[in-house]
Amino acid sequence: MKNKYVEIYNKIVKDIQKGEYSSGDTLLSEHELSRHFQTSRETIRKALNLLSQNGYIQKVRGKGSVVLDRDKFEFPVSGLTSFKELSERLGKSFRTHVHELTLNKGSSQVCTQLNCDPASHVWKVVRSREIGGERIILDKDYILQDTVPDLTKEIAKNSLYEYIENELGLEISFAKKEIVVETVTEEDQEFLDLKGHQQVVVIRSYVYLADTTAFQFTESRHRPDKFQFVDFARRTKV
Amino acid sequence: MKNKYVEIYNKIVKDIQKGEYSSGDTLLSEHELSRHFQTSRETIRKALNLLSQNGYIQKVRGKGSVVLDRDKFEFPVSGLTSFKELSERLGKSFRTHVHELTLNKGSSQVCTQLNCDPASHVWKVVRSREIGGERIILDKDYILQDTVPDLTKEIAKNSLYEYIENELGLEISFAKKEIVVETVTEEDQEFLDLKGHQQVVVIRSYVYLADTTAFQFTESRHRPDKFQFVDFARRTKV
DNA sequence: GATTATAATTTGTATATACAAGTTATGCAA
DNA sequence: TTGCATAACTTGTATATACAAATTATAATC
Repeated sequence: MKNKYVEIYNKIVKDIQKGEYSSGDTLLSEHELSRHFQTSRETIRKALNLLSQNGYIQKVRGKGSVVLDRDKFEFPVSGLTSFKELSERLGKSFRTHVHELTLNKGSSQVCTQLNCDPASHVWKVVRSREIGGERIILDKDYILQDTVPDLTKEIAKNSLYEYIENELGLEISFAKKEIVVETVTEEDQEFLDLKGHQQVVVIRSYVYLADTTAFQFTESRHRPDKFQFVDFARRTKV
Repeated sequence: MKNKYVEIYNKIVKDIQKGEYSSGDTLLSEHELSRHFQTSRETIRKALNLLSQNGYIQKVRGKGSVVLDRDKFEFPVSGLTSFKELSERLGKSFRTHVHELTLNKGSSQVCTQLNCDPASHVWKVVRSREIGGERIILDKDYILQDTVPDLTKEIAKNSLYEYIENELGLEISFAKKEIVVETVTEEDQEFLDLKGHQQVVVIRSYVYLADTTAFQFTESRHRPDKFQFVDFARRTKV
């Protein structure tokens, strides 16, 4: 409703997802689109750049904006999508178990991660994710109380991101993620259905707000046979 | 030498890497930068957007372009001394063993991946990577002969990408990657020092040229204890 | 019919202007 | 000093123009 180019981007994304283009088709030209949307060419170009960054199209000079085959890779674990969004798209039954919800004085370890004062208070949330009857993901969240004053079990059971963005109105901007494989801990064995697996895939994320403050550190531990990470990456100009 | 905004981007990247800014500092304002580089504000904005996309800065309206702590991103967690060791070893003792370099009629399997004619010819390259005396990565590459006519063992021993981009002048544009964990194969056991590991981390990549043709499919199989994936992700506008 | 040259089309770059929206600094008044 | 309104500054959006570079369509030529 706000930005023209974001609206145009969403409109074209919707068209692509509805299957109005086959992969290899070209969109209307920038001039045609600017006429169609009653706007300037630069505004259209901003929308098309968003499409390009997110892997929907590839712009080819002299030719046009070619629609890419994105269906093959429609498991958007990359980016910053949360568990709830993910499982909704996967369309399976999911449940969240909240094992711990405490407010502690930030341990030195967590505070070095978040770059915060060791005296400040930090929420600790431990949740397991059950998909298709199996508990396969263990999420451990550490959140600064400065930015998120109140947390309830109810919120933790639904979506933290939804609460933070919609209720608190905070703008999550970017995250740094690390993926490694580690041997299982006692905690993993307690809260997950490991089916004999000795190792888990660990995704550690540092989440930042738009004002560059780090407010959340998350450790997401996945059973390896149920883990998948999909990424679309453009080659950076040199 | 070509594009102003790319040049300005590279210049600022170099300044940041030289440590001329501490994290939290702001760059000069867009107006000041445009004066400094003798160019328009829009050109500066293109350079700053590149910096933002690649995790160097965070733009805050009304405030400025805040320099992010990118060093921290490279080594995010305490236990990552091994990664440092790893990258140090990368410079010193890094060897590549070429186990197979053949030109075959594309199997149906590979050609569905690359979306090519089953009659076309496909290079198959199998290489293991030895770091610090241990063979820990097994790379299997499938490359269309249409785009890469000739390949030698010498090229495979050095860098395929370097040859493709610099020698052949092809522009690699984007890739789709998938990361999963799988049980080891006989091939893994033959070419890798698995040290008893039963599983490997598999990165499957589909690499595309600027004209949207898929020309390469790669399967990179890593010993789990030596695997690390680091990612910077911005939250996509909705 | 095939080849070549030309024109038209399409995206890329650079510049310029105007205003909106958010942050910070300033200065005035209580 | 404190508080508040104001001004100054900074990034975001939208629009416009001109030209460059790459592709495609068209027409001319052999």
